[in-house]
Amino acid sequence: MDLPTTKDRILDAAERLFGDRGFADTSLRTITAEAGANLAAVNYYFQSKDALIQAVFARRLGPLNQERMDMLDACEARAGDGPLLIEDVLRAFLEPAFKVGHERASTFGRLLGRMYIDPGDIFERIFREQFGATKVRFLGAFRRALPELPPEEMFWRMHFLIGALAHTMAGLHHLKVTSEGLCDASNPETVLKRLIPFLAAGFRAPVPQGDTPCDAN
Amino acid sequence: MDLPTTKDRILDAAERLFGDRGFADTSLRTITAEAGANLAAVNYYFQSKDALIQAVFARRLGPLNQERMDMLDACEARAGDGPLLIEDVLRAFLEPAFKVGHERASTFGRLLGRMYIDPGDIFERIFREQFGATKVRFLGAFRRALPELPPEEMFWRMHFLIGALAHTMAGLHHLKVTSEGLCDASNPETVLKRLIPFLAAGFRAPVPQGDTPCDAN
DNA sequence: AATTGAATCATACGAACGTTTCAATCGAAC
DNA sequence: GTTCGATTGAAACGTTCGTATGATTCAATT
Repeated sequence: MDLPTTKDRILDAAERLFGDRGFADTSLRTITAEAGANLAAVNYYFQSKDALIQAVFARRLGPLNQERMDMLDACEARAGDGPLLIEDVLRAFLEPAFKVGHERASTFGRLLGRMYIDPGDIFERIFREQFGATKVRFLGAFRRALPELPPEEMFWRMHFLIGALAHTMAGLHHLKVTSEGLCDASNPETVLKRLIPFLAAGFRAPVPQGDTPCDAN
Repeated sequence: MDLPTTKDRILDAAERLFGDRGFADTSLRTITAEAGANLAAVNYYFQSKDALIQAVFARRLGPLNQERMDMLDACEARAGDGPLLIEDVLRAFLEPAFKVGHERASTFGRLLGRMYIDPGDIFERIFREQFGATKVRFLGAFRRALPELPPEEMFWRMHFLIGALAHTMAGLHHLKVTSEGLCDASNPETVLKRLIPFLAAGFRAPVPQGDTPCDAN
């Protein structure tokens, strides 16, 4: 077995530290110290800190979205000409994310969650490049699973889905503290078993129209 | 009418800039420049940057959680000894958040969303101090609205709720771009009309047990 | 008119940052 | 054994950061 290269050690350390402390609060000196590399190695292998951030994401996001596509392919092949089950589409979207999060001891999960919140052109570009095709593909699948849902409502519900996913991945520690240890997310399947039915029910909810369903004034 | 004081102008500028760029990427010099104040004013009125961050949150979170409690009081008074409607509890939790977000042109909304993601002891303390009582109170209300839900499942679903809320508030711009302008969130009621039914259906979903509902292997 | 205390100001300090430079080191090819 | 490109190393660059200091302004009070 080969020892991991300096480049990989830097990527590993950056992934972990970025997830723990955020991007602005993680210095290249901290990263290289943890990686056992020289400070200049970052600018040697990558060109800048921004490029390092992009590389950290690109390493995981490519395979992750590929696995999502593969699972969706299998779903659609199984469905044939029949309808698509919303639970299957949700699982194709969620399971790869939680699996990569779990393999990496959830460090990359926090990173993913952070990307949706953090500002800056860097993340908007990462988002477009890495998620563009995935978004189009899953939008079609969701439409096929719930054809009666108006397009606008579909966007809203996908937005809620992203939120639940990002916060669940980023804040599993929060949950363990809040529930006083009752909720344990050490196994990805445990999370999916609860998240998928919750979201599926939300997606199947009747479309709200006209006035508000409840007002507390 | 009085002009806003220097202290308030600093809080306003900090709120906006923290929401736009994050905490680490916003310097005190940028804040004081936007506020039309001197750099030293921050350390004069507040003691440090961390204390300024806390002050920014404290100014909004107190009234926000108070309004949540008030709305929940009204819900429970209306319900009497009868059951509590999950939609009412959700609205009491969500509406004040979206209203303060909307009044502030959604700048504080992004801030709130960011707080759940950003690391650091500062936010954990803010979270405990500001949301402790609210959490306990709403946990009870959710239990009363859905008494058949096991405690562990309830924690999970509240976790998903927080995620959908935080990401919806923080990423309304994302949604507008992704939906190509189809989804507009300029009115808080528009968001609530879609978020509450989605979440209510998720909370009412049957409790998952045993094996997984769907596997794509 | 003199005094006081809060508020604002220009300025400087030390530390940490991303980045750059250039010499030292290493392994493989000739 | 020498050469050469790839990699690593130590040190410094200029910048920006949060914070601290001491002078100055100014309205209210004596």
